[in-house]
Amino acid sequence: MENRAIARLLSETADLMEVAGEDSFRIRSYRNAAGAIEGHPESIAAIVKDPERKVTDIPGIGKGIAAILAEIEQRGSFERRDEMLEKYPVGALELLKIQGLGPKSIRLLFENYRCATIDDLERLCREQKLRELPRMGAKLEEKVLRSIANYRQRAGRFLLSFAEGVAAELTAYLEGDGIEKITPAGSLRRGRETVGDLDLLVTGPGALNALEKFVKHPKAQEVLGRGENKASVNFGHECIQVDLRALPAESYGAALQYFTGSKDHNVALRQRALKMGMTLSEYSLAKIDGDERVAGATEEEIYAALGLAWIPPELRENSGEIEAAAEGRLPKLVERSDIRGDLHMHTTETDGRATLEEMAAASREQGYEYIAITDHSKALAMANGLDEKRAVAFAHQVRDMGDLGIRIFSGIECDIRKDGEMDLENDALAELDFVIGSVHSYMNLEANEMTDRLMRALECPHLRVLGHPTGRILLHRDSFPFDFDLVAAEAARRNVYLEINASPERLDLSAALVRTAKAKGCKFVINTDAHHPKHLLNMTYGIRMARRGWLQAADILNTLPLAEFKRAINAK
DNA sequence: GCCGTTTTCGGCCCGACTGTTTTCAGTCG
Repeated sequence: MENRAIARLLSETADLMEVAGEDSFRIRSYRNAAGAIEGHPESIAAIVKDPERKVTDIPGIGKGIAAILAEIEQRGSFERRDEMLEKYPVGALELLKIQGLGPKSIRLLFENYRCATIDDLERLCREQKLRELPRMGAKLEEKVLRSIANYRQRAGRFLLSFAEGVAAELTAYLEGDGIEKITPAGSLRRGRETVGDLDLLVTGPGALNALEKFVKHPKAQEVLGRGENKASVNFGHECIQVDLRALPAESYGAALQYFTGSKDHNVALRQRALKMGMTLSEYSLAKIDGDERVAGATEEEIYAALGLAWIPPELRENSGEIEAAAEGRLPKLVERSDIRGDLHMHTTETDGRATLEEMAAASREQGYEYIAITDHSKALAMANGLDEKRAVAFAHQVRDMGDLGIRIFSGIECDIRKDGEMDLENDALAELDFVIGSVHSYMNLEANEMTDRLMRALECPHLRVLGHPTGRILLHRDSFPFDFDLVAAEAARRNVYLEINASPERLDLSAALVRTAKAKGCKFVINTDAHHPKHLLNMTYGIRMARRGWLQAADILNTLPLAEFKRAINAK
């Protein structure tokens, strides 16, 4: 079993234990173990099987979890999990995703009404049954109904990172005999932060066989359709719909263009083709009179035949890219190779999972010239945030490190308090090289209060970056409301960079806000907010957002060579 | 359930809001 699957068994069991009202520390141990397993570089199953190795050598895994892992390895589950599933329905796990309901309420609802699904819950709210239970009332019923609507609207979409993982898994599975190309199309290729379903295109003499192999994948839960050139399945326990299309080589470019979209981009492109006496379809670009094929094998030749430069998929939203391509003024979008440093990461000093040295070493492996270590400030007590004294001491520790082959700046992710004050005194902040300010609490303020709060924060003379500026958590929590235009303009005026947080759950800022902010004169920094060395790889997702926001290397602070970077952060 | 260790069991997780109460449990960050 894969590490991720094992971790999921543990964390789901932890969820159910919470509903059952078990000891919270024990539950936390399960969650910690799940995190340790998911982040572990080697296969846990392999370690469990190897008599020479001890799984308890991994921090967070002791005798109890080790026994559980052995049991999972043997039979795919473990006793406590079975026990929990006997007591509570699997639906309880889904109910936990409804905001406003926690484990206690779910247990109460189950014990009183056998409420086990979202549909049950909705019916109970409509029948005003919640208010009959202790500490529940009309307002909660309303809130839950709103949350359900919210949840349903979002259900069925998946994080970009997840979809990319599925695409990679299927590509590896299908590659081989007679397969020339496999490419994901759709919103995944355009780099949207969430995707609905996955479109994979395949070409080569073995493409039709690939369809056969595809529907027989062990994780194909259900075959939704199986035609001559296309098959659809619900894949994995998340049931993401995946369509695989087999294409002849001469149509590959046309199909890739067509299935990459967006719909609006395609409509505009087809209109343009018509004006030029051509018709564009998923099979080819052809002359209207006489059916003569003009292009189809590659996207480049299609765009060229339409008098356009090739348009990067991230820009294909019909928001000016076709005009820009026609006039030869498409931006040269930022690329991963332009990035020279990562300026937001955590260590074991607060809630990171790796030490300063480990993060530095992993960053050097990314090919970076410099990084900033930015642990939390004291308001995040839960994360063991730094107070002034610890922050300054840690900064000295960072600076006094020997040569690790990478320049390390001492920083902090300082909490922006409810009133817009920084969580740490200016004297302490002045000792640090790189101060990020982020909002982590009181996200439900009125828009004007939140705007005032951020404007106030921008006044801090030491602030370099506004971290994850809108606070959104994809598929879970909307951005908090505030006057973005005003804040962006002020950030530009005060030379404060806006962060594009590359964590796949955040991807904050969105592409639209990046464009808005750039128009206001803002500059940006793309950071991973890594809490583990492997999170450093998330940089690519931030790049995707920046590209969707039309950014070039010159718009982004951490593309600068070290000397220029130093000048830039000292310029304030 | 893990960890550290004054090696045998105690500490681990804090603050504030919300809606429901009439003093606080549950949820969330």
